[in-house]
Amino acid sequence: MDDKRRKFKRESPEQRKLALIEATLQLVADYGVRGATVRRIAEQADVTQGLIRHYFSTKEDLIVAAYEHHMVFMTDLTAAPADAIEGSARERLIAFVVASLTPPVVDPRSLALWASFLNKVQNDPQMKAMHERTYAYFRDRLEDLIRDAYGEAKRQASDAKFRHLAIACNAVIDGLWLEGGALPDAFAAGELKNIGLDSVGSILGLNLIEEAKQQ
Amino acid sequence: MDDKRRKFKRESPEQRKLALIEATLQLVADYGVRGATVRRIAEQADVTQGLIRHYFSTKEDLIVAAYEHHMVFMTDLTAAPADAIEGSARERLIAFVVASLTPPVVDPRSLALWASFLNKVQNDPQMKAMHERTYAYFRDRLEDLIRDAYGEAKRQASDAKFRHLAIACNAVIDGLWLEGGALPDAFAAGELKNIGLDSVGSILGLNLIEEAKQQ
DNA sequence: CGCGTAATTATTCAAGTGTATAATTTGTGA
DNA sequence: TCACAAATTATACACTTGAATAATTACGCG
Repeated sequence: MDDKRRKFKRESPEQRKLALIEATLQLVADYGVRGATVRRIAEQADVTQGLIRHYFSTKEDLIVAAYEHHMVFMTDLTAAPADAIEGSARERLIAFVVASLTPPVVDPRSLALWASFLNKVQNDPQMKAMHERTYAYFRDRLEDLIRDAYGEAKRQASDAKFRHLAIACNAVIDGLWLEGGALPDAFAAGELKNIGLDSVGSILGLNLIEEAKQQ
Repeated sequence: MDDKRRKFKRESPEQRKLALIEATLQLVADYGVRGATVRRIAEQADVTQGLIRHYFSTKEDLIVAAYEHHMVFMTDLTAAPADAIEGSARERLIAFVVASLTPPVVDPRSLALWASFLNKVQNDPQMKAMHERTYAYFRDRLEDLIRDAYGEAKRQASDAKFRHLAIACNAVIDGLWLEGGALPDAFAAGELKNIGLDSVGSILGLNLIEEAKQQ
């Protein structure tokens, strides 16, 4: 008569936590933090809702863990390509800009996550600190790349000027990232990347147009 | 024994609607769309919750009305200063950039509202259309100002180039707006405005530094 | 093989949610 | 002044929410 109890498999804590975090990120992107209810998250992760509390003592905990996971992921995605390059500072700067303006960094889901978390980031001290750390890391990295590229080109500038340039370049990148995520169909493939390199180049007075890839 | 019925005053429909919309915007900025409950909105507007349904047939209606109100407000705030200027295209372009990078356009609350509405904007067709219209209006205005400024400076460019430049300048403005709203204490007064004028000037190859105000 | 513990499911609960409807009060026009 | 429609308050309802607790099940270890 009544349905039998649900079958289940034990998973390692790491796998389960990861699955719950990924389900959370998906639902936060789609419905916002409040719309990502524990019941929906459990369903998305294919478990029952009680299990969430077994791994995270509260929904808040899960949200914070998901946010941190996402931030680390995004940081890796943009910073790693620049680090992987052996070449000149100019080439590393190009790689940084390109990575920041290419999917999956530029993506509606990525923008939606950022927007959904903003409220919590502004109010929760823990998340605020996490956010400011990430932002400072990005801008400092960009400023270092700019300094190196200037050095390479035998150009000089004051500290204030470098700060100014880093803020401006960061703004171009953020703005293009925002627009690419908000209106994904408004730009051709590679268009944002090209506009970004052009604009950052203009601001810095450096030519950042990529040379043709060698075959 | 029991408290007496609450006293109240009749207001004109326009005043009441406006009060409800403003209360809604405040709570959406603070808690997001789902956090802005009808009970809290009613409390903020100093009425009882039943009244909301008298003016808006559903919460969704109220949210849409509040979003539209906010968009019109923001549009006026940035477009009007450029229109008010009689001078050259260059001066109008400067006014547009300055208005976009000065409070109350640059403001944590303004950013919070944008972020809170993003989910609805991406999913609700009505709100999506409203958003795309506003975005296109901004970028087209900017492109026109750029065209005029180029004409004034006896410079020429292709349509594709103008589109490219408008996207880039729009991105700088959006990026600085975002950062100013997200980290209000990270920038000195007027700093964003100066960086914006510098950067837009570099991208366009025009000098946009404001001349000293006449006393 | 079977036992114990942690993982997982199932159920319960109080508080909060949007909406519907009923009950009052206000101001206005005849 | 007085009735009446609109504005406003008050109450009720069905459903969702996060959290707490109880009941089961999987699986490693002896």
